[in-house]
Amino acid sequence: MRRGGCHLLFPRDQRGVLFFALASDQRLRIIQFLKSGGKHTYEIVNFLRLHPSVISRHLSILYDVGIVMAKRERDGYIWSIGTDSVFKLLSCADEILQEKRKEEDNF
Amino acid sequence: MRRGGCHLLFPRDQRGVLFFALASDQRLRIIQFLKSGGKHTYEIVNFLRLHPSVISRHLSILYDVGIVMAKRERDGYIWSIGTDSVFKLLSCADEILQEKRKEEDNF
DNA sequence: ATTATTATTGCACAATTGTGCAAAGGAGAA
DNA sequence: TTCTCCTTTGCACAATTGTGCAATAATAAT
Repeated sequence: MRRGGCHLLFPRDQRGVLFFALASDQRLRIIQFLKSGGKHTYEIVNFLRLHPSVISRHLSILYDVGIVMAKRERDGYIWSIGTDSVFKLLSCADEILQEKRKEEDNF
Repeated sequence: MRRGGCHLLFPRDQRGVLFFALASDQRLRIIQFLKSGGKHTYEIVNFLRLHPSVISRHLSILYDVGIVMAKRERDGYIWSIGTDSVFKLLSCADEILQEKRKEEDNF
């Protein structure tokens, strides 16, 4: 499972890499999809309808920062959310957006 | 304070925009800089040593998603962190990265 | 070892983003 | 209003990123 490839050519702060991983609609959709439990690679491919190589790179980016984890199965990998902190982070994100909207309503 | 310009040409999920705003070393440095309290625009310019127009765009991106807020002063704006949820979000990010490292040490 | 299946990488191209200069656009003071 | 200051936008260019195809690598089973 030789993960950790050289996707990011641009050197970045570690936090920057994490947020970069989250700054993609496709990758956010993968995360959303995994919320309901572990999924096979081919399920993700079918869900996003992108080339397997593209899915591979997206998952690799998410894996490298710990957002998702992988478990070997007979015929491929099962992907799931790496840690509950991911859910906490998403909640914080929603909080920020919500407060922003609330503030805008005051004007 | 006509904020809310069209920086992002690429349509994105609202969360995606938030994470995109954070997926930049320069913008993360601004956030770090603002942790110690509100700062004048020119202070940020001096800190990052980028063209004022570039700073303006970075701040605008952070402002649009509620990460920073602005207050008018005699000679410009004072910028500060929009909500404490930003700090919580950064903590969650660090947690994820930390757990990832811990897991890697086990192999 | 060979085979079948799945995952990853090299490459190329399109699209998006970051940056700086110059010009235009506000906000407040005189 | 006019002036001066700071901020923002238009434009152009360099750099980074997303995507898909084809080829290679890896894994498990035969």
